[in-house]
Amino acid sequence: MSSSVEQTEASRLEVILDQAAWLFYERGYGAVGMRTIAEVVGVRASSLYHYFDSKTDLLYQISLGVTRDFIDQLLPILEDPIPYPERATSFIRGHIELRWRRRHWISTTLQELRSLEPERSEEIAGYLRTYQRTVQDFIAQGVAAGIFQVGDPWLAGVALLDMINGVNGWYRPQGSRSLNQIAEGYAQLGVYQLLGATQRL
Amino acid sequence: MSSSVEQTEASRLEVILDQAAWLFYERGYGAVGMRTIAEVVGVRASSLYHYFDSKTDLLYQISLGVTRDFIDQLLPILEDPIPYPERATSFIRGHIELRWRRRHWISTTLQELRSLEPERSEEIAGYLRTYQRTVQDFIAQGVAAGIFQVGDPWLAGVALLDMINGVNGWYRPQGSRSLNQIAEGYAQLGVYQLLGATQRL
DNA sequence: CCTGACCTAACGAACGTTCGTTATATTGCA
DNA sequence: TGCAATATAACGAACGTTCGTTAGGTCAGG
Repeated sequence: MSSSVEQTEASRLEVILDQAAWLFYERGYGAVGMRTIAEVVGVRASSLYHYFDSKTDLLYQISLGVTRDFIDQLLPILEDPIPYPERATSFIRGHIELRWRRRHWISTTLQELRSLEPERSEEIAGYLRTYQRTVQDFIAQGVAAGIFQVGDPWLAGVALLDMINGVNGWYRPQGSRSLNQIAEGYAQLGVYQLLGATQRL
Repeated sequence: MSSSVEQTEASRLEVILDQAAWLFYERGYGAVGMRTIAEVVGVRASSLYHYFDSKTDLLYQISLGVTRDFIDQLLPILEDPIPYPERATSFIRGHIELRWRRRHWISTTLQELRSLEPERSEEIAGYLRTYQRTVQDFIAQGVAAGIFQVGDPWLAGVALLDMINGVNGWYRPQGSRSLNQIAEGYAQLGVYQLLGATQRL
């Protein structure tokens, strides 16, 4: 029964979080009831309270998990000992790919921050600010090093993030461009046009 | 009694739509009940059904109103008989300002498209696509005219729109930058960096 | 035998919506 | 001009349903 046949055994808690995130992503947090989540997972609604204190607690765990993933997996790229433009393109590609792979988690988090208790909402917002500020600082460093050419690194930072954050809104797997193509196109557009990186250092 | 003292008399229907849009913007469509809307307006919930067939009908009228406003007020700018870069900067400024002024309408529309009946959802999505395609076509024309320098006008179009659409997510009136400053910064960033417009024609 | 995982049953509250009714305007016609 | 007919805008009560949540019970594995 507990034999691990082929794939990694995801804990029931992880399964619940992922299925709930999908439902929230597709129908909205307010439109998905505990009974629906339970049905998809294969248990009764009351059994979910064995894993969570409340519905907002479930939402909090989704938000916490995904914001930490972005910080842990992507910000280190900006510290790599490689030239600035390559750090930037690598970061943009990674950000777009991670964001798509976990679109149900991140979209739920961003859209439903207001549904969290103020304290928890502020905690998540803090992680998001950390992420943004690190990107802006990186751009400022690149400007100081004479690599990037932008007048306002702060503004360029939010512009770059907003630009690559928008991909999930229109990318569709069956479309004419693959996600890799989009990520590559945006990396070039972002680094060599928006940030004005010089082609050769 | 019916004297118009100072401002234009907004019809009750317009008041309901605007107040409802604010509530949806601040708390989410699913989290706002008809009783809450009614209370803010100053009537009973049942009275709202004198103006709308249903809650989704109310949402539909918000979505329809704002998408048409964007098309009618902003797309004509792209046809103005002035140089491409000036058309582009003027459009970006107008887009950012209109989007902020009607943030409660547009944000509700974009986040709650899925809550509309499929037919109406598709109608609104069509208007949004029209808007995007017009911007992309404009960029392609600018490229053909040798004014803009981008490899992929389609990609540059969504990138530009995503970039300027993101402003509402972080701009706050009490922040250090005014909306005019942001609009101006984004106009320059968008046209002369992202679209690679040449400074002098 | 204890505990983690799950169940059935139920709670009060809120949901969108419909109903019959009622003042108050507005309008059509003699 | 005056009165009947109609329209408008609102009311309070109630509909059946769904919501998040809780209490208490069952039962297998270690």
